[in-house]
Amino acid sequence: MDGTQKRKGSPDQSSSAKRSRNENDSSSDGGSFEKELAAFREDTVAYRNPTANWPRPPVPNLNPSTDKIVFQQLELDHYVGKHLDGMPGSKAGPGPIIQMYGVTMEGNSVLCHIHGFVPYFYVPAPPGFDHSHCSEFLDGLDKAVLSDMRSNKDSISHAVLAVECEMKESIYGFHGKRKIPFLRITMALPRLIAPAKRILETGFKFASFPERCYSTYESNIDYEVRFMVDTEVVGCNWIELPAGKYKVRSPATIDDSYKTGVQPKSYCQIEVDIAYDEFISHTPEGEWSKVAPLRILSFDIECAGRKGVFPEPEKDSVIQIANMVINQGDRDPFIRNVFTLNSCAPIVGSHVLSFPQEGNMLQKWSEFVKRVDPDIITGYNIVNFDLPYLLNRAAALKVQKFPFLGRVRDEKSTISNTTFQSRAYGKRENKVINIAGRAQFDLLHALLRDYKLRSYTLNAVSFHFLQEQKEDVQHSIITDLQNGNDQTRRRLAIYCMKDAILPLRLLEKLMCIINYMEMARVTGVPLSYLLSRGQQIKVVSQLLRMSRKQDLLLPAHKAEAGEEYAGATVIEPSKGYYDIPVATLDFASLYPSIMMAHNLCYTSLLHQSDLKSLKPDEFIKTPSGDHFIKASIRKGLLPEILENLLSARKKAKDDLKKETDPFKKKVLDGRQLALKLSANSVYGFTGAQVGKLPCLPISQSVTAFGRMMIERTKELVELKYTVENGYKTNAKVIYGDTDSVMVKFGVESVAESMELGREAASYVSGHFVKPIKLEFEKV
DNA sequence: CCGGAACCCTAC
DNA sequence: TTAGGTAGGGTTCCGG
Repeated sequence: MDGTQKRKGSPDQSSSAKRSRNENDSSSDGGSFEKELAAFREDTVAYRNPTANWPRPPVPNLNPSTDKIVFQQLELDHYVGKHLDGMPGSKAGPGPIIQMYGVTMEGNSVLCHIHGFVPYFYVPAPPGFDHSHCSEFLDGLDKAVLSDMRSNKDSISHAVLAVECEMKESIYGFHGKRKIPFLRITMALPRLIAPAKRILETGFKFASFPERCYSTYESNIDYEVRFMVDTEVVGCNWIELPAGKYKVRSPATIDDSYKTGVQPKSYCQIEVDIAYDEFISHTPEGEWSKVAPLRILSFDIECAGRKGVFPEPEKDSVIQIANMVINQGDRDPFIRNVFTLNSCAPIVGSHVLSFPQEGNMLQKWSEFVKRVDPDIITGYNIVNFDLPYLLNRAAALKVQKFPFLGRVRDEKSTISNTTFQSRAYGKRENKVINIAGRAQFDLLHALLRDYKLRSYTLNAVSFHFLQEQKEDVQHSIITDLQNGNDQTRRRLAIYCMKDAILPLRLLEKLMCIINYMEMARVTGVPLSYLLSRGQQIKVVSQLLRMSRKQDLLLPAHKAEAGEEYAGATVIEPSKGYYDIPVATLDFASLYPSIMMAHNLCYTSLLHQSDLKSLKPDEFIKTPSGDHFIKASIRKGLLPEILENLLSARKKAKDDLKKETDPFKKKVLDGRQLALKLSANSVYGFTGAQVGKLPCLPISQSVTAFGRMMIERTKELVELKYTVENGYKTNAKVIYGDTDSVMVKFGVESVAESMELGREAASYVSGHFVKPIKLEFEKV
């Protein structure tokens, strides 16, 4: 009997678990969670042999020439800059560029090395090199590399685009640890350069890079061209590696992890190589919108702190680590255990692992993580507390084998600090821990981003969302409980396990994984970016997807503080108490629809000099005085991105109405929400103060159109609904903000007001370009 | 007592 | 190898 293959708990098990949760066990007595755990007694396999569930399902036999591999992508890692596989002298040009981690439908872990083109690489500058040599060097290098490439018939020919000189710490041993001048050489495929030149002719401002640009560390270059490959924008899609196109590396096991010279880089069950243009990324629709059986590990640690002092890893022991492992989509975890320092009385339905020595406990926990091989690691504040504490504690105790928690062999997990600052999220200081191939999803970070709450303690959050609270154990008595007997440590263990399960409950209740995965799929970024990075990367990724379809290059723009521009109009409110109905009319998705209606985009923006060569009916002038070419001549990327997003949203909403399965309903709702959010953030991106690719003509045109439209709406309504035109009273717009107007029609009944509101909405819509639409919202 | 700057919060 | 926007109300502090 194999417990690992079982996705759903047995009917008894899940129904009894449900029952115990529904008994409204607000658990101040500290015993209710024990009852809940006891409900798992029937899970006899796990109970008799608690480690049987740890490994992933075995890999089916694989014949690379006849079998395809299909997996859902989750995480990405870049070779470039880290591994320097493209260094001249080894092999500049084609090579592995990206590591893609994922999970198959059978629940096997996959690492796929994507081979492509190294977009830039570094070489030490020749002695006496200065900027006057750049051009000369470029010529020589181009010829040398090209001839080298031609002699290799499998290679892809390419061109060098730029040479820059910058000071970098030497990567070559013989230079020692000091900064020396390096040349950074940027390359691109010729097929990408040709279409980019074509854009230049129609006035695409940002594509107007010189054929070659070079600079030194003394002078800045105007344009730096960088290209990104498709593989970076797959965002949790299902990836298909067709039969005969990939190569399998021999499987590795944890036990040979310390051998050297073993080919596979990781502990993944399937490790393969494929070229960047030979795999298929399936658009997440229909069959391809399913979610792989991801393994999610939630854990929590307890430390023996001293009185009145926050625990310090150099001094204070880790005394317990509780773990819950669940398959995405299941109701209950299939692994429930707790690692304890010193003995602990048994806990029904759970696996207690006791260790007399702390170092040994940490070592075994590290092995547990590798055996279970989770795809996602979650918990509450794990990134800033639990993980760093464990790593620092293990270092203090000199547990050498501990910090290897990732999937890549011999890659040590380390802690670094980052600050993330944005207007939207404020300033956040975070720690970063590298765990290769596993997505860290810290629930605290997700809540900070998505919800505005008075308190973010696990207790407050659990009560708010689950009407459930933590076990009642005060911080101050943790050390006393640890120093008591196996019964007091048992009480602590129950507390610790509850803190490990609560994040999983919240994850399910708030549909975090589903919603975040949908967002990742819609925008094309890896799951972890959604918590670690801002809004811009999502728009960049969508732009990359779209521009690749049109063979356009996205330029790399240096982020600098830009100018401000005028925003929306707020109609001065007519203050007062209204005892008659007031109708509210709203523009649906105002800013996205303005961009679509008027074809506002980087690729459609015209310069003064372009206007002479165009007929007056081929372009428009926006209220802010900027010019854009019409969609009939050249359709912009942004309008197309927005159309895709909004039509996909409409489809998701239609499917949502038809769907009856509650799980699929959740997925679809998450999807339509993600699509709406993405559409709304495109405008903000073009006006970003410190932006990746700001374009004020677009953003100020959008707001200018918006201001014009709200004024015009007020005017139209107040001119049409008058006594002269046979209405009871003159209508009055009493308030409005950005995309809405509130109209007092002067009628007494709600029904009449609604009727007039609907009529006015469609009347006003008729005065604007499609797809701009004014809707009656409410009375 | 007033105005301005800095800051925070919210609407859209 | 980073970081969505503007409008507008309110509070606090400081200087004149």
